[in-house]
Amino acid sequence: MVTQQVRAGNGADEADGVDRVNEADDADEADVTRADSLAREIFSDIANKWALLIIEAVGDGTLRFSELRDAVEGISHKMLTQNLRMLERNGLILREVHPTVPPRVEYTLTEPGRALRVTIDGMCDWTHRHLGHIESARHTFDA
Amino acid sequence: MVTQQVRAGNGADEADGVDRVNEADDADEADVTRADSLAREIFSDIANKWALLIIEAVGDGTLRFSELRDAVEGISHKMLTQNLRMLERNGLILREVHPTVPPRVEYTLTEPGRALRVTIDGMCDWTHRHLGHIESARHTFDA
DNA sequence: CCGGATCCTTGCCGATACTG
DNA sequence: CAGTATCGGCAAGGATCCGG
Repeated sequence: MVTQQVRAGNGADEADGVDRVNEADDADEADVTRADSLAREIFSDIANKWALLIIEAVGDGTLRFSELRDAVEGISHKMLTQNLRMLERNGLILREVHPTVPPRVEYTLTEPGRALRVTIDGMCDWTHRHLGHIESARHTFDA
Repeated sequence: MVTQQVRAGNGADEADGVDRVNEADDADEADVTRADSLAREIFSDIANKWALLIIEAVGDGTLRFSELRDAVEGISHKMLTQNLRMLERNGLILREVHPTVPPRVEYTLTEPGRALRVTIDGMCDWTHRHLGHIESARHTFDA
């Protein structure tokens, strides 16, 4: 999972990693922890409201900046560009600039982006399926 | 979806005499928009890094507060309690207090919580499957 | 052990103005 | 139309103390 290396019971171990085990293990562990921290980083990027809503908004289509702005609704100009850059950087979204005037910029999900979208759809479905349960849970909790 | 009501084109349509939208429709529309805003609210609650990581951490088990604190790793005391309250309020997590001394508080996923966990697992899988792609995408982007 | 409350720092995010 | 830059308010979030 995205959870960090547990690095089981090295009670007195040290962060400096100077204690020689063997090089192969060290390299493997280094790879593992690096992959984990990367995964965590990506997860932190993506697991935020705006990013998920943007991905959902793009869907199978190809939308312009202003169309996305309307589609997401509630997002500010700044947050939209910010998240679009982030998603582009992570290769989830494709940005196409048409050098016309006025400029026309279109966004489309890449294959990984579409794959992620499927799971996000799952979250949305879940939300709707449990609206009732959640509402009543809230009601009983607020007492 | 969680996207807002589109409320398609109520322009200057309906030239017919009486705009007898009937009462039932009004009520329905009100319900729909209410449900949407509720869905959006829930989505905003849940679509955040800490909440998702906590749900993943609890998994099928029953963990104490301090165990969760260790499991999530990086989360602060405050964020943990805050998110646990939120998840409890939304009925995703069950909080059991054992009136011993020292106190023992255990957290378990409810059925809706476990259902959501499945989709979160999907996100985690996705992350790992695309680590390589993302890393290279980042590399080419940073240029 | 758990969690509420407080203080204080950080950075998120919105608003605005300016370039291509 | 799309994007960057800057500033300022305010809420998120960390550290700490205390109380049950």
